[in-house]
Amino acid sequence: MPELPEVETTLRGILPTLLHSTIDQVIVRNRSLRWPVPDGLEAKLAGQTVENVARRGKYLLIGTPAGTAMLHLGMSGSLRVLDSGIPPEKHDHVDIALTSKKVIRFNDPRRFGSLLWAGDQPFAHPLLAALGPEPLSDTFAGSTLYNAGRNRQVAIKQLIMNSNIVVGVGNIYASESLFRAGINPARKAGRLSRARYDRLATEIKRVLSEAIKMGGTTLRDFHNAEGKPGYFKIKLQVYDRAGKPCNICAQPIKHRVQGQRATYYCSECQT
DNA sequence: CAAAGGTCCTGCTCGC
DNA sequence: TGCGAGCAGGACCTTT
Repeated sequence: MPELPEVETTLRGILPTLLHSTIDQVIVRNRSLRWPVPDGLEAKLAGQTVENVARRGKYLLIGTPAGTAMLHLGMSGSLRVLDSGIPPEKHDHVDIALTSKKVIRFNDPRRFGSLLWAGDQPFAHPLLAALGPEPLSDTFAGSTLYNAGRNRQVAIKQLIMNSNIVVGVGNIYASESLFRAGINPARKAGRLSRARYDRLATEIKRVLSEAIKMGGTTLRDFHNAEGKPGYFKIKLQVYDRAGKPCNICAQPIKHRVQGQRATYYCSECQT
């Protein structure tokens, strides 16, 4: 599920409840997420006051005086803000219970998500240290992609999904931004002009911003901290639209598997 | 049985 | 032959 807009939506949903709150206790019911939840994480967070809640790429960072916890939603994870006392259901792996009698509950059926401890230098953590720029910041531009794509054989779609080059662009928004930029997803990264990279960077920023405004995209699992879906699906031009007419030229949208991921595009509009 | 929105890691291939 | 970079594929899971 969650790409940058969905993680940002989640962040905004938990922020008012979590920021400046005090953690009463953390309950881990299933430690076997993508990586095991470290032993002792509950004890480190208990009694701490949350001084900072942030997002880096698709990682959510919960900062306390004792250190920072790092949470990733993986493919099917979500966070909800609940009142205390609501019994956990299947796949509710972690609760962060607050002294305010609110609970931040992490549910993740596929368990590709993670909850890790990043100490007091979170950005030095191996999972964060090598991440590329935030796509919505000024440190990301056409030049970022152009430089990264020089002389590379890799398909442009895989380039923009590489978190070491730019964070937050997952399978849905990769297809969508390439459609908007008129670029064939299979095109080799080294064979794109600077001008087309400028356009692509612009479209990545636009599609992510628009999706955040609409609360993200819900295909099946994703919901925000209130349990409600995102509404960007109605704006998708190509993703999950195989065989349906292109909104520009009416040719059927094509589907292919690229790097083991579903890719959707219009062979007429995208070159 | 295939596929699902993420992404790290391993191991292969290619070119120097 | 040896090495590193780049790239493809496997891995982690459950649900539909």
